[in-house]
Amino acid sequence: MNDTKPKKQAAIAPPPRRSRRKNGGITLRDVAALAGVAPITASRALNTPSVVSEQILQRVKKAVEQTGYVPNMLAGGLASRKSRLVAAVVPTISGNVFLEVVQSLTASLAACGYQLMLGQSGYEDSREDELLEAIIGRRPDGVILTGIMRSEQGRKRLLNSGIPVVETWDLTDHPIDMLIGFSHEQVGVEVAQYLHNRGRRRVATLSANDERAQRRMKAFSDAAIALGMALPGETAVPDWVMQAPTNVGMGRTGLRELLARHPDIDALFCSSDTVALGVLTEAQAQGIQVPERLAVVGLGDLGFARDLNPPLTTVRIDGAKIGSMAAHFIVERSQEREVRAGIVDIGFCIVERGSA
Amino acid sequence: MNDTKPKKQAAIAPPPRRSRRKNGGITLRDVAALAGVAPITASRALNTPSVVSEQILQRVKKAVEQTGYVPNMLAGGLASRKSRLVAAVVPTISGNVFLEVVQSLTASLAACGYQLMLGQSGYEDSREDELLEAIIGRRPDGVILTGIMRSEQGRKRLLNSGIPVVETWDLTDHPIDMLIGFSHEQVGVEVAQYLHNRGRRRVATLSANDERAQRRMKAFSDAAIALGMALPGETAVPDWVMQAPTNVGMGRTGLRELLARHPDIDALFCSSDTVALGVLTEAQAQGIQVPERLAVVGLGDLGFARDLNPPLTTVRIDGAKIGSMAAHFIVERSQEREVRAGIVDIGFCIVERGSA
DNA sequence: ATGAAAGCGCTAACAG
DNA sequence: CTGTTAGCGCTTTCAT
Repeated sequence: MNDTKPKKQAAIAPPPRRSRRKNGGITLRDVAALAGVAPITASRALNTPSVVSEQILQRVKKAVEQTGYVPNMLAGGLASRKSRLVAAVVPTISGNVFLEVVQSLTASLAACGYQLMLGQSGYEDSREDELLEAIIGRRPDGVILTGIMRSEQGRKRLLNSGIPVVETWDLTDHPIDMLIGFSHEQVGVEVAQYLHNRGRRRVATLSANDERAQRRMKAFSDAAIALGMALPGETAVPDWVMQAPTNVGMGRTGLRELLARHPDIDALFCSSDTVALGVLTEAQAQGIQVPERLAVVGLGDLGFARDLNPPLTTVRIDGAKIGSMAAHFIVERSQEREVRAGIVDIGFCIVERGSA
Repeated sequence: MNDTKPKKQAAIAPPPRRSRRKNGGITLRDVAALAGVAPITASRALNTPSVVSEQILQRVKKAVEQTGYVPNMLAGGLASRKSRLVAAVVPTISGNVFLEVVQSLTASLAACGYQLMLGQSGYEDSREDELLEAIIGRRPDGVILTGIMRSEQGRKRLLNSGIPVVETWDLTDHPIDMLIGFSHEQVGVEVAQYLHNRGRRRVATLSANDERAQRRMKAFSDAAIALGMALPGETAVPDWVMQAPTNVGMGRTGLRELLARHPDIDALFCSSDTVALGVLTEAQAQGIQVPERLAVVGLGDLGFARDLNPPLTTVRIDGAKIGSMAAHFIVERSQEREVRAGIVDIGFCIVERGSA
């Protein structure tokens, strides 16, 4: 009852009580006392109601309402080793490409009572490492990475931490834990084939300088060359590389630059729909007919893609599915249910629309 | 030294030790033991290095490296009542309008060693309340809300929790704590004036059905009427309302619908740049000259706005500033430094570009 | 400058 | 079904 003897310790004999802050917040103790039960019983009433008698359940509920008690999940997490927090790392959210994943993740997690911690790593690896420390320190029940973790140090840290990890948006034979992604090389190859099938013979790329985009473009270029979509002797298709994160303006500039050097190109594979929007805009401004004179393919199938004029042909990756699968995996795992980790190639599809 | 007597308790006399999980994670104790100091000293070496001797500092650092120790911030937070976590609630991140704020928030917070927890409330108030409970339970050092908290229950919860709160993106005379926003009414009025100054006389609105957008549009409409930009007897300008969150396609549809009913409109105020992009696209598809025949004004100054054709005239709100101010406020507050809370009208500006 | 003790608020483990 | 006890891993308070 009276466990807060604030100041003035008695004298010499009993080890003097040091009062500690006790900031007046309502705790489970208070609720339990009010309900006339032990704290653990109140805890059970809140967390595993099925294991408590109806009568006590009601008393506890009432006490919670009266006091406005909100459980301290830091304390709960410390004791139970379940933080119900999941961390996600994306290069940036401003690019829009990862938004769908983040959105779906937040929603799926919230539905299970988990919260999302969001970190932006930028496109350089340097920030990723310190971010990782901050993340692991929070003992999240899972970590979702965009891309595969390349730094050996990062892999080790993650592995040692024992936290379930989902790497996404790429493929590798040696994921840390679970992997949900797709092959960027395959994207490049299929887009090249797609354009070839539609009669394009002079293709080019407009791409961000990030590692995954570069791999797509390399594969695209190689496939294009193999398909004969290049001038004799060329070892790569014309390209224009931009600093990530890219934007619409860069797409416009890119098209101008590319056209200045290679006026004869008839198809363009862009590293994102945002860039493609820039290309479409510039083409329209210059009176270049799309797709007649120039075919344009984007990547991401962002919200606006279908509604442009012409509608944008693009590579669709099901970000919502990545998000929900990742969330599912982590939630199951953190509840010690069996989930087979492993590699999921979620694939992609080329959405054929008007621009190509 | 040997404080882990794993199994086999002696016999009867001493109260039998129940071993608890002890999951093998490296703790501060381990580091301290390795460095040959007390745990608290190791703690000081990590958190307030200036207060320990150079020699011990080195020993602890070395022990940390050797063990790969990562501090458990759940435990630290519980003990110190500082979680170094900040929660942000946005209606949705897919709309793009709040991205700049989230981005800037994440960055500013990360720079101070804080992490962001992201919650999406949707545009209905219902989810907001349960989200709030999950958030408060985590005892974040601050909460950043998009919009002002309208539910009385929510306000009380937040107030009782004692957590610093920043409401954003709107203005009110009675914020919970701090407020960084702008007047949606003023936006409406100034855009009306802007269009009036440029000779537009038959304006309309294309708007999401969320509360703030509606207020902007109402103010816009009232101001337009007052300025004589309506037919005699009209009490509101033509409008088309869409379900939030809006997208480009809705903008296209909206323009068609509006034009079908009011072929004579010469200016359109859209509730977001995304919608405006749809309008521009549809106008282009229909051969409607912008701005000659139809002026278009957006809101948000999203990344693409300046790069459209014509460049989009829009209302710019400095989301990055909102984010960094909010972060600053919360960080200072959580370090018990004096920060004057209060109301900051961050304003907005109409960015004049080609579309109006 | 360093340390011992006492919790932060909660739950796992073990009784009854 | 309910309670007792002992921590989770860290930091505060007080003492040296």
